[in-house]
Amino acid sequence: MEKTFTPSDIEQSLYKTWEEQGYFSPTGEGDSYCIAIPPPNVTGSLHMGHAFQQTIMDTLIRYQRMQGKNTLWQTGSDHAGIATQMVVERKIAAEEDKTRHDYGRDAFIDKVWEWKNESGGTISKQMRRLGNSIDWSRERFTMDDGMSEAVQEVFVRLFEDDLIYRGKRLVNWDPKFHTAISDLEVENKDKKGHMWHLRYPLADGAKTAEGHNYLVVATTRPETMLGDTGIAVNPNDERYKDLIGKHVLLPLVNRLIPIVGDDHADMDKGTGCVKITPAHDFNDNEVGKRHNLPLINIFDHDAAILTTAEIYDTKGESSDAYSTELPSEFAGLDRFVARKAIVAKFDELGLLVEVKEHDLVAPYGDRSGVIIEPLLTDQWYVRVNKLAGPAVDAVKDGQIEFVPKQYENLYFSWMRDIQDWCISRQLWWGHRIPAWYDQNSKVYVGRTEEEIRAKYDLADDIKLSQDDDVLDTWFSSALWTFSTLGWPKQTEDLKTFHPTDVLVTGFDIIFFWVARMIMMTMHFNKDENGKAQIPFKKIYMTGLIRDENGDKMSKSKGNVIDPLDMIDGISLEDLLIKRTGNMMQPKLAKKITKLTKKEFPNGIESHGTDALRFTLTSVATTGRDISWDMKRLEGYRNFCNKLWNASRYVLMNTEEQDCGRSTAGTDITETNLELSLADRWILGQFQQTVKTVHEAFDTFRFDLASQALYEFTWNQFCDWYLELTKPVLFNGTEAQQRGTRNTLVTVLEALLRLMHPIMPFITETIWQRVVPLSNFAPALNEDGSCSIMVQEFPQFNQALCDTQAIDDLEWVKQFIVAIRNIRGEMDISPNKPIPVLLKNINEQDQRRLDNNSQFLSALAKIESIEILADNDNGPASATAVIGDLSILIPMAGLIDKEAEIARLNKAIDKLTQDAQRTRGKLSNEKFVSKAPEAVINKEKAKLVEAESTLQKLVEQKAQIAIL
RNA sequence: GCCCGCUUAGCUCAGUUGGUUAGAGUACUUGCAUGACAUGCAAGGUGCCGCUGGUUCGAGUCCAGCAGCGGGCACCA
Repeated sequence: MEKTFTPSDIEQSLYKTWEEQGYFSPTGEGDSYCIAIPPPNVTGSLHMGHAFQQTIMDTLIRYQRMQGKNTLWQTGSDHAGIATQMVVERKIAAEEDKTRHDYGRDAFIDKVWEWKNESGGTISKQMRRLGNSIDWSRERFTMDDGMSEAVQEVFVRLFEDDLIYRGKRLVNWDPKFHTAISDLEVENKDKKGHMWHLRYPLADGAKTAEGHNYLVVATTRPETMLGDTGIAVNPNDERYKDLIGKHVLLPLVNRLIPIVGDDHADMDKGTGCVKITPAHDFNDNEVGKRHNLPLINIFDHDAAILTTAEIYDTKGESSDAYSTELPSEFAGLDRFVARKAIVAKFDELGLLVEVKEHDLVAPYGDRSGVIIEPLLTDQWYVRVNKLAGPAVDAVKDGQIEFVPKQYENLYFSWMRDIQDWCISRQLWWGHRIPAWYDQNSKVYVGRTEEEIRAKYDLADDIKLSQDDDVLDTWFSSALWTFSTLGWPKQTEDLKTFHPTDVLVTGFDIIFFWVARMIMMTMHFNKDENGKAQIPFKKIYMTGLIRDENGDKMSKSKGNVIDPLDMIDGISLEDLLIKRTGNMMQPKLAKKITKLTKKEFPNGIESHGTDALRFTLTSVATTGRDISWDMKRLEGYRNFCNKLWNASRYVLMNTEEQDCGRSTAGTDITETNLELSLADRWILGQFQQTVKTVHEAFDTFRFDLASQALYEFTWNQFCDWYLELTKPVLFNGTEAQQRGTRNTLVTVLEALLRLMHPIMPFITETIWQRVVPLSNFAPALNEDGSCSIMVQEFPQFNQALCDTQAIDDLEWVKQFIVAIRNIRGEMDISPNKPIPVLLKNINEQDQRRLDNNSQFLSALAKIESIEILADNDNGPASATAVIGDLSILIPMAGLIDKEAEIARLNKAIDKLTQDAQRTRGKLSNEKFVSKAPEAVINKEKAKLVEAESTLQKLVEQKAQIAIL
């Protein structure tokens, strides 16, 4: 073995072997355990969040596989309607100077598939690098035939159940992408803007209470006035209530529109008069419905002013309530250009009262970044409130459990006032809506045109045309857990693996995906008793990985980190190219370059997959935010190296040596193998670690599992146990050496299995060398090969916890630490052997001393140990106290008097304070009468101990002081 | 405006049902080529546990209020 662990030497070939051996596939034996991956977007590449979640999923899967479960990690990607269409549109624009319309729908879709087949594999390559034990043969894509069939089936059935409907309603229209988007895809952002006060003349000589012949409305969107069909005032507003039922003459279009009384108008806001534009504002739309006001659409799909308006009644039918005429001077103007022009016109007519600075909230498309326009269009909707009930109950009654639990609140609060879900998208890339129209726009929903013709008995000469729109990508993602398993066919896989066991995901998609998945799954999947089946039993919500400054990682900020760069390393130059190349906003490049140079002046070093995974599990706490810390990664790379070198030591001392390995049929007997105290101690400590790791995995506390593994490996196995084996291996008897060698390989072999779910590569590599030396009988392949990943996970065994060995060894450690401590503080070289005198030795100490003098001498570098007679205070010495025992190191020539007095003073001060505090507690009558006895006894014992030690130290100090 | 979360060592974070002297990594100080490892070894210092009050024999932990930070929802003519 090399002196330093080099991950790149082993990772990729190991993964290839595992994959070829078929270890990732379900075994078909044992209870099932299934995780469906949140499908990454096909246009994307892995970021730290993916690496984080996938490490957790793989750790769970590997753990359960080793526990004997029939494990399936179902993977795939989603087709990401808008994102993918954009990528391909940009590509053909750049390469061929063409638009998708130049291609036409079918040819464009072919082009998208072509792109997907070329570039869609990026993520799966990255996932392999993370070591994910995924059954690749079952990889799915939301646009695959099977998945499309499921989507179509769901749509048709929901329609038949009256849970899907089509309607002309206001939607969030993205004028850049020319499609509707759902509420969830709208981001409301604060913005500085203006408030315009406009004067609308009253009709028929009406006057306000103040005697004006006009009303003033306040608006942030003056351009929409072309679509106004009413003015709302509060019915209790003394200023205007008498005008209710009267009309104003809308300027520029000379439209007579009514003044209505509605609580929506707030007397304290603006002027108290609200212009009502039902076709261009969600609130106005509600007001319009209440007062039966017509809807006048004035925008085209680019959000530019139409030449002639479209007028509808509140049922969405065409209406001739008003003239469709619009002022020609604004026709074709973009909404923001139109705004200026209309304000200017009002000004010109003397109807602009004032303009105020105003802070407002504007809706932006989360992908396009442009302001969303409420627009009246025909769209398909899911009646979500009917589906939400069972989905809420499933969480309420504990069938589905959120981990950590607090996320339930977020889920409930969203489900409580859930809006109907607009599922149609005006895109080409996606699942086409299975609805057809005849020449009279009558709609038919079915799986195919043939099915519809048969079902509705339509003559061949009736022309049907399919709806042009596609479904929201999340519509297909909502079916993910069951559609990937073969639904609507009732497959064996579906029976075996559904409901899945756990969903691992970020809390940011709890509404987009998690809630919708629960609703859809429960509606379409019933168990044999007809009870709704849930998609997963647990939802483990991970935190969000942020950069070192706590900022969210995003492309535009240029602070994203590719997990592969953590694994392989990257130079500063390449990192800069990666971050600033191919940017949507090149002007940010300078800032990003500066930031990157500051954060990674020397690029990123290589750390290996295992170190990355260990880091990720270590930060998997219950918190919501995780600030990425390169120092942590570095620390865990060192940890891998530590494990590597500890293993080197074990192998150097065991390979080609007699390790007391039991051969078939022969048990280890005490005659050929003798375990030292250290051996028995480490076996017990290891069992405790096994227990902790099980508990941690079972409760999703991956940080605690990592911590336990780290602590055991470094602080117990390496720092103490390996050191304690040296005296035995170098000077012990045959049987002692055999016993220690046996323990070395036993513990290391099992430790590797215990760590394997988190660190798959390094553990497999070392394990292959260690297992032939150990007693462990691995499950073998036909060709005699084997892999750690399909071996049994270590189980806690109480019988191996030798409590006396643990107590005794703790004493040995204290003894050694006490002497090292004096060495350290007194500047005595660790190389210099020193004589030690013992005072006040009791029987137990004597026994421990007799049994372990080899350990003590070796680890504390002791020259000699002499026991003082009861009445002998010994020479002037530096002192440490363990229980009754005083350990003396004669000062002669080694130790400075003042230094030792100072050291003793420090210890005495501390002990005095402790004793004082404890004495205080015990003299508090309330404490003594109310605290549990165990606590009181503990305090008493503590006081006795402190006083005894204190007394010894004080005596010692006095003795030195008189020198 | 409503709801949720966070605040612990210089930094990043643990801290179970309240119970010894609040921990880890990292950083820092000192010493060390000792036979697995300098990506190392040994020793060491490091804390108004955000603030205020309450409950309790006892509070980092439970309760209330406040402050700061973050998130979600709603409103915004």
